[in-house]
Amino acid sequence: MIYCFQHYYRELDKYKPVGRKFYLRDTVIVSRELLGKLIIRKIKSETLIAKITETEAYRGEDDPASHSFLKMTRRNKVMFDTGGKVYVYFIYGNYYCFNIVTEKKGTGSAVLIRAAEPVEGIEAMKAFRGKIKNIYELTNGPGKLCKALNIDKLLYGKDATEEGEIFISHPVKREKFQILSTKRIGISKGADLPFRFFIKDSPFVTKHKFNREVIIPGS
DNA sequence: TATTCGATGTGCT
DNA sequence: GCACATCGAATAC
Repeated sequence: MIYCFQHYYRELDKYKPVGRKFYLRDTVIVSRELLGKLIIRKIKSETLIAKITETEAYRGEDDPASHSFLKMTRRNKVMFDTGGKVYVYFIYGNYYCFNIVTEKKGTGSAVLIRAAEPVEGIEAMKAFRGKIKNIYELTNGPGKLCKALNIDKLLYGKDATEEGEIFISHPVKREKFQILSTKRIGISKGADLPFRFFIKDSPFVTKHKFNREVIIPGS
């Protein structure tokens, strides 16, 4: 009996939300440090888990590529909330993109989660995604990731620092990897800023020609 | 293997 | 009416 209780509590404790303070820092730093963290997505009794492998930083005020650049609108409103909130938007008539708001309230900055490595609930992810050729295509892209984790507008404004339908967890084991940086993908304004980050040699990142034009090796 | 292009719908001018 | 933080199929080589 005692063993069962210990086991029970350890499972509960396994995935620990990253706290608010983590997000209340410079967006570029948060963007880099989100690599390796876990997205925990709870759907009914199922828990889907994916390790973040690729992100992009979108700064407030001085970043013309950011949705928050011009002014607050109904769509970007949550970007101006406190760091740690979930920003989901719909793009190209087909896809959702999943972001975590950063910095203090009023800044208007966020990190786009572009790709992840499936960890748990892979069969459920496949079911949400539909036909795929191989495991590497399951979540290697912002639209694909949202489809696999069933992320849509319903999660807009949720708090990723609280254990709910979706949150970000510290990894169970600390892991060493190198971070590479390139320009951001698919934008026209602010296109030269090196604000895309990904885990070196991970097969679970987007396949893009920018991968050959790495700007900052290291870390 | 690299590049182009169509589908799709919402937000904003 | 147009731009868009995408994807995957089709095309050209």
